[in-house]
Amino acid sequence: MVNVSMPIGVLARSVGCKVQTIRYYEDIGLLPAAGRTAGGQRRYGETHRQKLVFIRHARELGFPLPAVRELLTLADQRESECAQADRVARRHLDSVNRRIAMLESLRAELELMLTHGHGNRIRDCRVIATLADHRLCTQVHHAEASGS
Amino acid sequence: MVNVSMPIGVLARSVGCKVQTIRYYEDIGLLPAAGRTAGGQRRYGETHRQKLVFIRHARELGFPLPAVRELLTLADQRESECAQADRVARRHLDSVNRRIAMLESLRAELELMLTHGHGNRIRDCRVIATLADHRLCTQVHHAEASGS
DNA sequence: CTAAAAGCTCCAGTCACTGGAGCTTCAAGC
DNA sequence: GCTTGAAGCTCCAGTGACTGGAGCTTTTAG
Repeated sequence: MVNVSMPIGVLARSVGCKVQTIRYYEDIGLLPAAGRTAGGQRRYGETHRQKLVFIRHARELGFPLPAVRELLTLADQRESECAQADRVARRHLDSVNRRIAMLESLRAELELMLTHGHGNRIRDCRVIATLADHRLCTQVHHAEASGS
Repeated sequence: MVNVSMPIGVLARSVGCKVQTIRYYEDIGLLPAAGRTAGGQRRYGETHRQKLVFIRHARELGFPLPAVRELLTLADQRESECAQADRVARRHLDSVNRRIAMLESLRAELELMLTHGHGNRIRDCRVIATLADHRLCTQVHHAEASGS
């Protein structure tokens, strides 16, 4: 077990994130402000650590911070309905599915670019030609290449 | 055919991007600076348009700007070797594959969260429980949820 | 008591744009 | 030729989710 009154660096190591990240979470009000020593340094207990684990886990699963905030609030209301947490997760699942579909069409396109016979000079290069001319695409690929 | 001397808005519409994006590409030196009217407005020709199409297409395929820059340089050197463009594309394919693999494990985790039986109160909620306790995960999911 | 490690705050930078304020130029209609 | 409204211009700030650094103070082990 980790000490009941950890400095920030120990907490950071114990959950596998950066010290700055923890301070950032406090800044934006995701993690409640820690108590301070007489000299002004933050000290954390087990409750903070559990909350941080929750946040990091949700982030690893790709939930954007607003969703994490929502889930955290829900987690604190142990008597409220589960349906809302399900909705958040389902919404995220939808976005994950959309991203997978898009990446798969990109993969197909890239594989086509790479496996197609081509000369060894740029002027005959399939990769370059495909990029220069959209009509050579077999796949539909539009919009949102990023985001969580 | 689009006019041989387009203002920036016409060019933007013709390739499907924002006016500011074109100015941004000029700022960072990705697109060569356009000629100007006496009054200081940019005017574009077909060469610019082709370059912009190339850039947008590469971006839609998820290539990060440094890679696009590299590909553009290659495209301009029509006699150089194709192998280098292939390497850029292959590197990108690898990263796409990694992202797909990761997203698929996230999907599995999210589906598990959602399909598992659970009570209708937060205290019995599988979604919340999974986030709070990493040990409930069946999937390995680490690090880089973003980036190309 | 000293010295190094770790903490603190504040600011800037990342990536690839996007939006807005406040101003100027262009082009069509009269 | 003049008006007027759309579209252009520059510059600055903001996005998301951190990350890194400067310059300082506090803690803690020896």
